[in-house]
Amino acid sequence: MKRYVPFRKGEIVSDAENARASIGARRNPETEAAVLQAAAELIREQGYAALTMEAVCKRARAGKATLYRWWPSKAHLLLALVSRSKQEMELPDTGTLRGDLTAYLDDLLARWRGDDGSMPMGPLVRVLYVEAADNAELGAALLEERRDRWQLLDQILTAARARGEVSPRLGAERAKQLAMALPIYLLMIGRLPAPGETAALVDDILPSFA
Amino acid sequence: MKRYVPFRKGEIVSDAENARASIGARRNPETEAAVLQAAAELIREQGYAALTMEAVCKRARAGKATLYRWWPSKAHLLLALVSRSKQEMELPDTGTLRGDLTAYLDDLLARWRGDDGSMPMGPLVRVLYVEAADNAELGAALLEERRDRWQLLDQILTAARARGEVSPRLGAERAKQLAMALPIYLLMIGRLPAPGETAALVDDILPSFA
Amino acid sequence: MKRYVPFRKGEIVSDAENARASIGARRNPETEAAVLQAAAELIREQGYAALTMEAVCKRARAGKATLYRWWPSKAHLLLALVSRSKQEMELPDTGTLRGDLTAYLDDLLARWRGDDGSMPMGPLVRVLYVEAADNAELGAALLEERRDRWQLLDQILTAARARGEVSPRLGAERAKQLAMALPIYLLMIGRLPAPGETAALVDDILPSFA
Amino acid sequence: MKRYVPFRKGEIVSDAENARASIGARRNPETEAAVLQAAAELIREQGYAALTMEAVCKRARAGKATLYRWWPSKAHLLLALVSRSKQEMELPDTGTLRGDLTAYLDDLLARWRGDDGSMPMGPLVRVLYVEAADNAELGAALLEERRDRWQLLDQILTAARARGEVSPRLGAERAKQLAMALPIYLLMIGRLPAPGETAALVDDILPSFA
DNA sequence: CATTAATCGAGACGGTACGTCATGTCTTCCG
DNA sequence: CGGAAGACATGACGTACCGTCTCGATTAATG
Repeated sequence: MKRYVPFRKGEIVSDAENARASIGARRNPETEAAVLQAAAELIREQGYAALTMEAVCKRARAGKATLYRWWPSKAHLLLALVSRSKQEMELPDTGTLRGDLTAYLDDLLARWRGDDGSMPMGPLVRVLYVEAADNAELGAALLEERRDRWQLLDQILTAARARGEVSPRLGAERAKQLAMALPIYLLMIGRLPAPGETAALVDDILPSFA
Repeated sequence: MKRYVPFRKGEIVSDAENARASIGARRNPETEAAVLQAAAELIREQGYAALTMEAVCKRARAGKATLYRWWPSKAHLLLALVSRSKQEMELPDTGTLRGDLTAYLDDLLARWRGDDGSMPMGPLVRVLYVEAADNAELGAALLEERRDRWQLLDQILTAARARGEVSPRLGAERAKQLAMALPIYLLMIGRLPAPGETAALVDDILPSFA
Repeated sequence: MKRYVPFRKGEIVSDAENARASIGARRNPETEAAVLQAAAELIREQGYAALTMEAVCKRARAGKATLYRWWPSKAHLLLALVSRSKQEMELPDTGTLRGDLTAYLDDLLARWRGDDGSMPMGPLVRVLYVEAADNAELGAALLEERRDRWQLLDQILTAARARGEVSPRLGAERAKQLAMALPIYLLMIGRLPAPGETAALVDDILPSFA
Repeated sequence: MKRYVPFRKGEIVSDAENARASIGARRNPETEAAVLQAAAELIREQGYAALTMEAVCKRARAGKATLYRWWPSKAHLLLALVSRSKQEMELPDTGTLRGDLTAYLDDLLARWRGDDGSMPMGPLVRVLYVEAADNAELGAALLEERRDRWQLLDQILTAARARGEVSPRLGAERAKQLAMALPIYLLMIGRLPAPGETAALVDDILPSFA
C-alpha cells in the first residue's frame, strides 16, 4: 500500500516512542501540565510573539485538537497561565496602609518579575490587558480571575479607610485605581522597580490617598 | 523555477487611469496621505483586527512595496497615525499645576477619545505600548515620537516645581510617571473619563505631587 | 509586530460547505487530483504563463501550504503533470528497429501533441528541459521520472543491437541520443510532425544507427 | 526643506561621483556596453534566473527607463547578447561534408562553450529556444539573427548534395535539422561535447545523410 | 550664445506572484 | 473515547520584480 509522503523527505515523521497516550475518556493532567509548561517556556525564551498554538503543540508534544479542546483560543491559554500562578496570599495586616500596600505590591511585583525563579507574569499581564480590550470574553475571564486579588486590595483599602488613611473624597474604585495605576504603568513601559524599591514606590503613591 | 517568468508582451492590465503615479525619485505625499487615510478608516470601520497591510494597500490603491518602503511594519504605520494626530499644542500657562495639568490631560484624553470626530487614538496607543515591549526598534520610534509631548509635560512640571507645587522628594521622571500613570491605566482598562471629568481626575492625581 | 495577531473569535468566514477537509494525517488524493486538474486546465485555457501557484490554489480550492507541501515549486508541479500522463506502454516488439522505434515515437509524439484530447505535454516538456538546466533538484526528479520511458528505449535498442541493426560503433548512450535528438529538436522549434508522419521521421533517423 | 527618506536609513542614497551621464540627445554607447556586460555577467555568475531587469540596472548603474528604452523586454536583451557574439565565419570548403560539418560545428560548439574566454552562448541559446516558443516576436528576431549562420549551413549541405553526399530522399529542411538536432539536444541536456570530440560527433551524425 | 530636446541615473509608483507561517477544523489511528 | 499527528482551506505576511512614471542633471544640436 502506497504511503504518501511530502516531497521534502528526511524530516521527522514520527518518534512516537515516548508520546503521551490517552488515559481514557477524561482529561489527562499530564497533557495539561505539558501544554502550560510549553507555553510558559515559549514566552520566556522567545517572547510573546513566539507563542503560537502550533509551537505550543509541538513543544508539548500535544495534538492540535487536544489544545483547542481545552483552550479554545490563545487568550484562554494565557489566562490559564496566569491562573496557574495564582497562589494564596493572606491578607496583610500591618496596621498601616503603607505597610499593607507595601506587602501587597511586594508580592505582586515579585510575581511579575518572577523573583522566585518561576515564570515572570509581567509580560503575560501586559498582554492580557491589551487583549482584553478587544475581547469581551477574555475581559470577563480576566476580571473573574483577578477577583481574589482585588478583594484583598479592597479589604486593605477598606481597613485603611476605617483608620482614616483614605480620604473620603475617593471612591472605592478610584482608590483601587490609584493603587494599581503606577505599578501597571511601570509594567507597561518596562520599568518595573527592583525588589528593594517597593517601599519607595508606595511612598510615592501614598499621598494621593490622603 | 523561482524566477522563471515567461515574457508577457502587451498584456498589461493596468487600469492606470486613476492611479497615483510616481512623482520622480522621491516620496509622493499623496500616497502617504492615502495610506494613512486608508489605515484610519479601516480601524474605525472594522476595528484594529482589520488593519492588515494588504487591506491598507488595496484601499489606498497603493502597492505593497510602497507600504513597506515607508512603514516597515504595521506598528510603524500605527505610529505614523498617532504622530499625524499630534498637532502642535502650546504650553499651557494657567499659573497652577492643577490648571496646566488639566489643560494638558484634557487635550490628551480628547485625542484618545477622538472627541473632535477624528479617529480615537486610544486603542492605537494601547496597542503600541504592547508592541513596543517586544520590539526595540518600535520602542525607540515610539520614544522619539513622544518626545515633543513629554517635553511639554516636563515644562509644566518644572514650572510647578519652581512654584513649590512639586515635592522635592520626587524626581523628574517619577513626577512624569505619576502624571501619566492613571490616564494610561484608565486607557488600558477601557475606563477613559468622559470629557467633563478631567478636572476630577487631576484632583485625584494632584496630592501625590505634594 | 510581525506575529501579533489579535484574537479573532467566532468571525470565521469559512464558507466551508463545499471545501475539501483533511482526511487525517495523510495525503488526500482528492486534493492532489484537484490540483493537477486545475493546473492542466489553466495551461490549456490560458497558456503556461497563467500557471501561477496562486491561480492553481484558487481554482483547486486548495491552500497554498497544501500546494507547497506536495509540490515544492512550480517545476515539480509540471513534472507531476507530465508524470501523470505517463501511463504504461508495453514494450513494442515488431521484430525490426524501424517498427519498434515507430511505435515508440508514435506514442511519445501523440502525448506531446495531446492527440487523445488530453493536455499536450510538449510545451511542458520543453519548459522542463530549460528549468532543469538551472535546477539540480528538478534535474534529478526529471531524470527519475524519465527512467521508465528510457528503459523502454534501452530495451528496444538492445534488441535491435542483438539483431545487428545498431552499429557496434555506437555506445548505448549515443544511440539513445540519436533516437531522441530529432524529436526533441522538432519539439523545441515547434515543428512536431503530424500524426501520420512518424514513419517518415523514423526513416530519417534510422540510417544513423547503421 | 524636508527631505523624505525611507524608514530604513543608512543605505546608499547616492554615490553619484562616477555615474555615466547623458552624452546629449543620442544613445550612449558606454551605457549599452555596460548593460550587455552586466547581463552577461549575471547569467554566467548566477544563472538565467538571476537575469532580472532590476539586477541589470543596478549592476550596470543604469536607470530603468534607459533599459526599457533600448531593450523593451528581457527577450530583446537576450537577443542583443547573442547578436553581439555573432562574428564572421567564412564558408568552410574542405571538399567533404564531413570536413565542412566538422569545421562548422567546431566553431558553433566553441561559441556555445565560450572556448575563447568570451561568454558561453550555450545557456543563452537554450533559453532563447524556449522563450521563442511562447513569443512570436522573439521567434522572428531569433530567426533573423540566425540567418547568416543558417545560410552557411545551407551552402555546406547544398555543396555536399552536389557531390552526392546527401541522399536525394532528404529535403533541405530535414537535412539542416539532422545536422543541428544532436548538437542542440546535447546542449539541452547539458552534455556538450568537449573541444576535441566534434569529429566523433560528426561521425555519428553523418550516416543519416547517406 | 541661449534654447531645445533627447539622454542619463535614480528610484518611487501600482501591481502581482512568490514562498512562509499561523489559524482553527478535520480525520485517522493507536492505546 | 482521549490523545498524538498532521493534512486541510484560508489568508496575512514581507520580499522581489515588473513595467511605467517623474524628476533633475547633462550635453549635442538648433536657432
